[in-house]
Amino acid sequence: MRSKIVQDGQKKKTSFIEEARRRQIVEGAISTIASAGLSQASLARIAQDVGISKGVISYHFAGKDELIQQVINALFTETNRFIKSRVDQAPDAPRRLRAFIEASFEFMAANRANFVTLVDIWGSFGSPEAKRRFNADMYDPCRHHLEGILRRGQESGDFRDFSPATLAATVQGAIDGVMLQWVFDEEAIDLADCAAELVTMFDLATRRRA
Amino acid sequence: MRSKIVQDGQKKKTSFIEEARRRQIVEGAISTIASAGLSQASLARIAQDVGISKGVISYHFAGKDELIQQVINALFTETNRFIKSRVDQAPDAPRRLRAFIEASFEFMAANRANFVTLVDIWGSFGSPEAKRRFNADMYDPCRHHLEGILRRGQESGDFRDFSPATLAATVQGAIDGVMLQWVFDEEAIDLADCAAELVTMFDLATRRRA
DNA sequence: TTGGATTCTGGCCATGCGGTCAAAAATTAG
DNA sequence: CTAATTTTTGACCGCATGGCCAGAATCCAA
Repeated sequence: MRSKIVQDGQKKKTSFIEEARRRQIVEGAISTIASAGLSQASLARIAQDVGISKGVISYHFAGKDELIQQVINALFTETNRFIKSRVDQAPDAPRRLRAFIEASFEFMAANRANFVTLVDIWGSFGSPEAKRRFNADMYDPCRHHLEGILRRGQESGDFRDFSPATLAATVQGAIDGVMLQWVFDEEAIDLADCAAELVTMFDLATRRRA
Repeated sequence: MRSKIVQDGQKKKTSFIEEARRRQIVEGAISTIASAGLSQASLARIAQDVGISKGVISYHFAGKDELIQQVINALFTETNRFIKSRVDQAPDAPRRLRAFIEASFEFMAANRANFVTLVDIWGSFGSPEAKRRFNADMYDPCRHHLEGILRRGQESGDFRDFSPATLAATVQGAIDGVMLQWVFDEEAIDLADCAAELVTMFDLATRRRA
């Protein structure tokens, strides 16, 4: 797998094909989990869907745990990068908050399998310790991003006085909660309507009172 | 298990001890899932935690599927009954909405294991069909309850004009999303603060504009 | 071309699972 | 007390899983 002599070869520790395979397997895993559920997504099933032998997964990943971890990383980094790019284009705090919410829902609508998979994985952290780790590694950065937007909006005088941490958790929660219902049944929830409702609601809730 | 001659004995189809055992096993399952995760909650583990033999579960339940279904039923009926009792005490729509939100968080704080278990089970519905069934059986009634509150508030003139279905999904989503983060790490989220924030936010968002 | 390193295959294994069962224990009825 | 019935036990089964590995195939530099 890795070179034996050139063990610390600067930046090129992994070959091109290595990274391509890992990406392929991670994307295949997301697809399989989304359509069949995590409980049915055995290594054999994932390998079959991708069209490779089961051993390839074991060869490129330390185990199923690492594969799932990479899936989580892929889901979060993709989503966050998209949201961040939209937020950064907005000129002031109120519009950055609005961009955050709208980008979240736009990305959801375009990548439903990612969120079906995410919800499946949510329930797979056995120990309380594993749950805390997931929260610290994946969720906290999102909340911090939001918190920064809110805090700067207060400093600029656009937002009223509130606890940025609490409101960040509330915004994140509202987005995720609507997303959850949409994952269960996409026809039961109108994403665009909910997004618009959340945008106006949080605008009302954050703007400085006259 | 059941009487053989008195097969249609009016209302008493299940004995007293039968129901007691079922309740005991369901509660044990909730506790085991909350502390170890659904993936580790085998029938053997649950039986061990309860202090009975594995076969007893198979004797009182058709299989693990039925047990999990009963767990879900227990979680939702308990929660909904509490919320409904609080909502029914409120005199008008705005206060009923407030009671709904506050009761949700009050029940959460007092029954954390229930919600840890619920989140674990959320991800266990493999097929899209199973997800839809769960949504229709468990989630829709909650949304309908909320929708009724909102609609009556519009009819009475307390609330502005909005889509009751969309706003019901939004309220439910906001509650569940905050709950989710709290399940991952209870110290990262201040439930009381979030509840207060949601109450004032949805009050602002629903009240009729002057 | 050649030889070593990398990547892939398909079968194998130990483990733990849900479920079943005959027999033992406990409970209830007569 | 005794017999019938319900309930519990612990061992057992078939099965699917994640992980492993020897050898085949492929790639790549010399």
